[in-house]
Amino acid sequence: MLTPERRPYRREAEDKRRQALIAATLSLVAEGGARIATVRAIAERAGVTAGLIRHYFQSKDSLIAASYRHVMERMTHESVAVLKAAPHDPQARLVAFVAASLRPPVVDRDALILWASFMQETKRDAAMLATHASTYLGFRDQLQGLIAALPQDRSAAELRQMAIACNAVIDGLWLEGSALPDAFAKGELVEIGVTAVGAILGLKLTNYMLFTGPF
Amino acid sequence: MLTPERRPYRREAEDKRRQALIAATLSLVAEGGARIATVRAIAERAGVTAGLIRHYFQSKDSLIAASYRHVMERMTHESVAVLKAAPHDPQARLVAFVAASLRPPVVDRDALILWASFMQETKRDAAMLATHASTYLGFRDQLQGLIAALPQDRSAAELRQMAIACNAVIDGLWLEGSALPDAFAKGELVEIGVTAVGAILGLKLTNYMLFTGPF
DNA sequence: TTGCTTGTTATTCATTTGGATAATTGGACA
DNA sequence: TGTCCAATTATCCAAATGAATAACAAGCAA
Repeated sequence: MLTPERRPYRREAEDKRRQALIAATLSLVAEGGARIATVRAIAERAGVTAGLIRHYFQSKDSLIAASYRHVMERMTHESVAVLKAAPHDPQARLVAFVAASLRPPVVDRDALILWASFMQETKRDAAMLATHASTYLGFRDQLQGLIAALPQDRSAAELRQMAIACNAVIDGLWLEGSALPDAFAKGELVEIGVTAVGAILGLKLTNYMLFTGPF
Repeated sequence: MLTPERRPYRREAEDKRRQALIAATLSLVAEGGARIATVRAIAERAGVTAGLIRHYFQSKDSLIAASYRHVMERMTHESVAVLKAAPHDPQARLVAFVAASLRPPVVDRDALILWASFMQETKRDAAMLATHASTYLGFRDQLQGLIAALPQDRSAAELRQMAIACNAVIDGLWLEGSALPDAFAKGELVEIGVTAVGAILGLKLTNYMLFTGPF
């Protein structure tokens, strides 16, 4: 009689395990939508057994919500981080920000699937809706700050409208570029985005395209 | 001994039943995302029993795909239909088109949830991805046609870029307005959208705002 | 009125799902 | 090296899910 062998395992730090579970969740959702992200599939991809999920998260929904927060932070971080290395010239900073938002890894089919999958959950989960709202408004405020720094005199109302419009261009291009990656040439989204933002603001930003950063 | 009473029913035309099932599906998905749209919930909302779904659709996935096609057709139809009643002046037609895309029922939280829910499924279902691509490109072509009709001389490449940019503005504003209805004043999206599209095209479209249509 | 077709309901089934609980063992610490 | 806490696995469970099949009856046709 063979004794049934128990699966060997390693103990890990709490933070490491949480990150692994979140990463597994995001990987699965990006791969096939929320429906394939079952507790068992997540556990398997994270290299643990299903029961462990409830050791680190109150429920599956709690893990999902944590994953959403994680991905939204990652996305905005990518666009904002570029400002640290950006020059001080306001136009160049704006161009760098727009460009960073319109190329990988921000523009990415998997990122869109993640976004869509979580957006759908905002109907059931008020906390996830709040996460969405604060992420969106935070990004728009960032953009409005860049616009306000331009050498122009704008009223508060004008600033708000321009920020909304520029944000919309970025969001729309992000959406379409992520959903249909093959429909656009490399760098095309950045060029169109910078040009359009410039037109909305009444500036010729294309001169600053060299601050666009790497592809 | 009480004979178990069988639920009474009416026979309906095939088309009517299919429409009812699709409507029930959309209503559920919009209400709480794809996860609450189970065969039993759909059947209940449509006023039939679960088994009937498979009498009209090969599988649940087939019903989902049909529902997606239905909602996408409905959304683009709304924007395009306005052109039939629109004047012949190219600028006015463009404004009417943009405005129709940026107010209810196109801008609508439920519509966004539907869109997001189905977008996520495009990862598993190639047919649904194709539905998305043809809808997006169809809408953009429509827009490009309106831009080409303007009294300007544009190269094909310019036309393409402008159509992409204008489409992005519309998509972005639709997205944000649908996701956070309370973040924008009534008519604000239309005003911002028309202004931004005008800026991108180098036109002053705000004079044509009276062709914006009703709210 | 009487069949008959088939739209519709009822029942059943095998899986899957999220969660609860019990059993085990890794590894830090003495 | 031995002890012991808790991280982890293993097992179980009730509910839900999509689908298949059987039974029934609505309503048209003759």
